[in-house]
Amino acid sequence: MKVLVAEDKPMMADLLTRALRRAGHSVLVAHDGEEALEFGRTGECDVILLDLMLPRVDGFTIIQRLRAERMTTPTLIVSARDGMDDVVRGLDLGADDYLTKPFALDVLLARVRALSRRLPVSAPSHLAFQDLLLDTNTHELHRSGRTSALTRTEFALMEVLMRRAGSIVSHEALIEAGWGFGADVNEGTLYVFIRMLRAKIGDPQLLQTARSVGYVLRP
Amino acid sequence: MKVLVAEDKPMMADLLTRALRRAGHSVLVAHDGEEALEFGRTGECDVILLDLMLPRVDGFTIIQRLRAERMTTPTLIVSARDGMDDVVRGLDLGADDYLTKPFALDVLLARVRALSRRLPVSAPSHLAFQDLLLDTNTHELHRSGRTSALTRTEFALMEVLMRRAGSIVSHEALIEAGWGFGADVNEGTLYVFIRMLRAKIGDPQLLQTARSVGYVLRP
DNA sequence: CTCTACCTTAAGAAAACCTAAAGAATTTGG
DNA sequence: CCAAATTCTTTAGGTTTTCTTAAGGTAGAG
Repeated sequence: MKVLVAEDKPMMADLLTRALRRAGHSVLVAHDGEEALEFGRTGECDVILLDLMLPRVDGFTIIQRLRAERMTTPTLIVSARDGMDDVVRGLDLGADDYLTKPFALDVLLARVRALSRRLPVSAPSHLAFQDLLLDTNTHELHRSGRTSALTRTEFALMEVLMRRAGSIVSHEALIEAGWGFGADVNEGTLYVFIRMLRAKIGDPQLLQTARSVGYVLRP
Repeated sequence: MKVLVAEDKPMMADLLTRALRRAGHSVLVAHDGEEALEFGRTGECDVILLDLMLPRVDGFTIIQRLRAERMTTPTLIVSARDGMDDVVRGLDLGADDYLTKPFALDVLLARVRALSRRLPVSAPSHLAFQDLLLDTNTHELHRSGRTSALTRTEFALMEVLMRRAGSIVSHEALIEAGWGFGADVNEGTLYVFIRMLRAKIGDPQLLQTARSVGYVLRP
């Protein structure tokens, strides 16, 4: 497997290179955006690891150009945790996945492996709505710089709400998502979870109640 | 996300269950083929993890039967590396993906995630009449730029009126739509709701009275 | 003209929802 | 295996929205 690492900071680039080599990949390093674009265009790499802040040509431009040129090489954004807006933009431009620093090396390797296998159904590992971003790998909810971890049930509810963002998700659908079909859940329990989600979302306006029907994510 | 694990070897089943639970899925274990078939038929699972060599009913039969019964639940075959022929046969019968033992847990999770992402996204569904537009996903009524939210009962009444727009909807039909068949509703109640609807529609001419019969949406 | 069906309004009842806090059940870490 | 921490569930009291009722008025049919 050949991996292109687009990273200008020498220490980071070195770290990534070693880890990938150890896992049996061959690695090509681009030290600035222009180099990254050049190497990416050859199409000989199986995966691209892309830092967004590169000298000369930034990461967004790189993704955009490559995708415009019909290059479909799977691309993984490597970004700082507090730059989630950038990540969203990158994914919109056609990146396939992302990873926030700091990260564990084995997580990085797993992502690279997953991307390079070109899963039968390409799976974005995130769900986005407005400035919300739900990471389905880590179960973290990001919003304008803030990050909160969701519990199992919170995540299950948030996931279905985000999948159907804009339309009402009925009580039954929520209960099915969180506890299984036809589960007998005390009504108060759902209220409590909605409350937790609202707190973690930050803006209570975003998760609205549709009285006696369900809840809906709406701007 | 609900995952059905069809696996007879207790250690393997346990391992899978833990990993899936940790990743936030709810898990149902079938210990033999007959159980797997039974659980699979309910259609309540989002993904099936299927060992091919199960007691009583083997994995091939399970896929075949489920597909014959129009169950489209995404199914992932878990198989030993040296049984690739079996895998091919399984895929031919309608399985969606496969995984060979031994495998990394995060790969398994990535595949499950990939498959489960096929959840049907609710289709946008609208009812239109003249310049009225009723959004059945959000329960909103739009008219010439204006938007008003309908309560549960208002929506139920408006829905039946729009579906039969142009023809008279009887009192009984309206009551059935709003409160259930044969419900005992004070006549004044219906008047009040019709009034609310007229107010939200904007133009009172549009929702006309069919004296001693019912109401009708008409230009 | 009169009767019946309908309209309007407003207030009270009921249902649905929110919040906080405590107890139960799990999970995690030593 | 136990203790601590986290997550989940229940409960109770308070708030808001929706629904229902009732009373007084209007309008069309006979």
